[in-house]
Amino acid sequence: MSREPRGKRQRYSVDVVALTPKDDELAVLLERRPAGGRDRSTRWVIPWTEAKTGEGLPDLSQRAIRNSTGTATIWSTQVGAFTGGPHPGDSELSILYVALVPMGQSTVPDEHFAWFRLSDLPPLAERQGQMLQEAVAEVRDRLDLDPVAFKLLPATFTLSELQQMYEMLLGRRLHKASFRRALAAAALVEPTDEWRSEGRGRPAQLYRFGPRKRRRARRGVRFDLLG
Amino acid sequence: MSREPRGKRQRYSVDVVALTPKDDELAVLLERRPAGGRDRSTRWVIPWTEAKTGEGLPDLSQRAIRNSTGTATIWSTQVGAFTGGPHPGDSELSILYVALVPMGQSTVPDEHFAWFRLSDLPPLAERQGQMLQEAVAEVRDRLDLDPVAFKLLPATFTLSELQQMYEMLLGRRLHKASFRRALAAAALVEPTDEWRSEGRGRPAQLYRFGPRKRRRARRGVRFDLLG
DNA sequence: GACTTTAGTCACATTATGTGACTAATTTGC
DNA sequence: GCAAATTAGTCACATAATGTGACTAAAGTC
Repeated sequence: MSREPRGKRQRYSVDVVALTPKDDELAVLLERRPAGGRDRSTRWVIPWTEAKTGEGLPDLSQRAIRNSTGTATIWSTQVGAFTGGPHPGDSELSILYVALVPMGQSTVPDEHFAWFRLSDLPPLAERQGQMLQEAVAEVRDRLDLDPVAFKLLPATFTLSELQQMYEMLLGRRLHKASFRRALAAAALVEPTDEWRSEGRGRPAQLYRFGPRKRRRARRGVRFDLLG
Repeated sequence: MSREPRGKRQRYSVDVVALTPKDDELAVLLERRPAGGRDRSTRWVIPWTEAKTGEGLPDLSQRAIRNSTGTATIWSTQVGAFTGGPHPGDSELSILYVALVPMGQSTVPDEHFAWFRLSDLPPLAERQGQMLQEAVAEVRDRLDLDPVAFKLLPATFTLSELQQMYEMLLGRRLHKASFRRALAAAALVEPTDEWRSEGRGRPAQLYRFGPRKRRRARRGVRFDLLG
C-alpha cells in the first residue's frame, strides 16, 4: 500500500490528526510507515486515507478517522487543504482533518499506530509537522466559539478536570474562581447527583455537558490582534 | 472551456469568493457560465480555476484570484475543501478561497463577471450558495483576530468609514465612543496629516493602518458560545 | 446668524475580570 | 481521635473593560 505505480497518481488524500489528552498534555496518533525511495528505515507519519472516486468528504473523512482511531463517533472538523512538500502517499493534495478522542478512549487499531505527546514527537517531515501545528491551532482557536474541550472529556467530569483541560489547551493556568464564574455565566454544564472521591481531598461533584440557555452575543468590537 | 470530455476528470479546482463593499453591503463577484447538460440557459457561478498537475496551492490560488478579479495583490485566505453537489466544472473537489477587494478597486475583467450585493443574489446552486456562506462566515469570524476590515478599505480612510466597515461585517451598529476607545487601545491605526471634507459636516482626519505595539493576549476563558 | 450635519471627546454607570482569602469535606500521619 | 494536608467550592473586593448619553468642534445650508 505504500507505493503506487508512477503515473497513476492518487487524486487526493484525507489526513487525520487525532488528538487526545495524555499526562496533562495533548498527544497525537501517528502511524509507522516504511519510508519511500531508497530509504529502508521507517518513519512516523500522520495517518492518511486515499480518496475514492465519487466519495464525498463527509464519508471519506469518517472512513479515514475509522481507519486510524478505530472509531468514527468522535468529533472532527476540517482544517484545510495542503500541497507542497512530499506526502508519504504520493498524493499532491491533502485534506486535513483534526479529530478529538476523549480521555480514556485512546486505543490504537494495531501495532503500527502509537500516541505521542506533543512535547515528545518523533522527527516528522516538514509538511507533516506544519499540518500538525495547524491542526492543534485549529482546536485552540475554536476553544471559545465551540465547546471543543468537552470532546476531550468523558461524559461526566469534575469542574477541576474541565479547568485542567482548558489549561492544557490554552497553555496557561486559569484562576479557579474566574473559571467557574465564566462557566456559570455561560450555563454550559449541569450538575449530576454523583460525586467522585479521588483519594485525598474533598470529593468533587460530577457535571455533564448540557448548555441550557443562549448567550446573547452582544459586545462591541474586540481588536484582539496578536500578530 | 465549460465542458470536458467524460473520463478525463479534473483533479480539483480552486474556487474564489471575492468580496468588496458596495452600497454599505458586501458584494460578491460572480461569473456567467453556460449551464451544463441539456439546459441552454446561463447561470451565475462562483469563479473557479482548474488545478494543473504539479502546481501548489499558493500559486494556484493566486492564479485563480487573478483570473477572476484581475489583480493578485489582494488579501486572501483558504476557507476549506468541499465536495458534493454538482460543480459547474465537473470537478469533484473544490478548494475554496475568499479574497477581499478594497473599496473602489472592484473592476471586472470582462463582461462575463459582475458584482452582486449579498442581499440581491441571483439563484445559485446549492453547493455554490453554501460555499458563499462559509466564505463570508470565515471573514466575519476572523474580524477580531485579524485586521481584515482594513483589507476592504483604501490605504487611508476616516474613522467613521472604518466603523461603518465593521458595522457592515458584524451586521450591527456600534457606539462611536466605544469603537474609538477600543481602536485606540489596540493601537491599530495612525493619523495622517490629511483631512477630508465630505460636503456637509466637520471634516474628518484621515488615518492609515499601522499597528504600533503588541497586545498581550491575556484574558481568562471566554465561553462565547452561540449555538 | 441660526440650523443642520458630521467629527471627535468626556464623564459616569454598569459589567466583567483578576485575585486572595475564606469555608468544606475528605484522606493521611501520628 | 485529632492535627495536618489536600482538594473542592465560594465570597468579597479591587481593578479593568464596556455601554451610553451628552457634550464640544467645524464645516455646510438656508
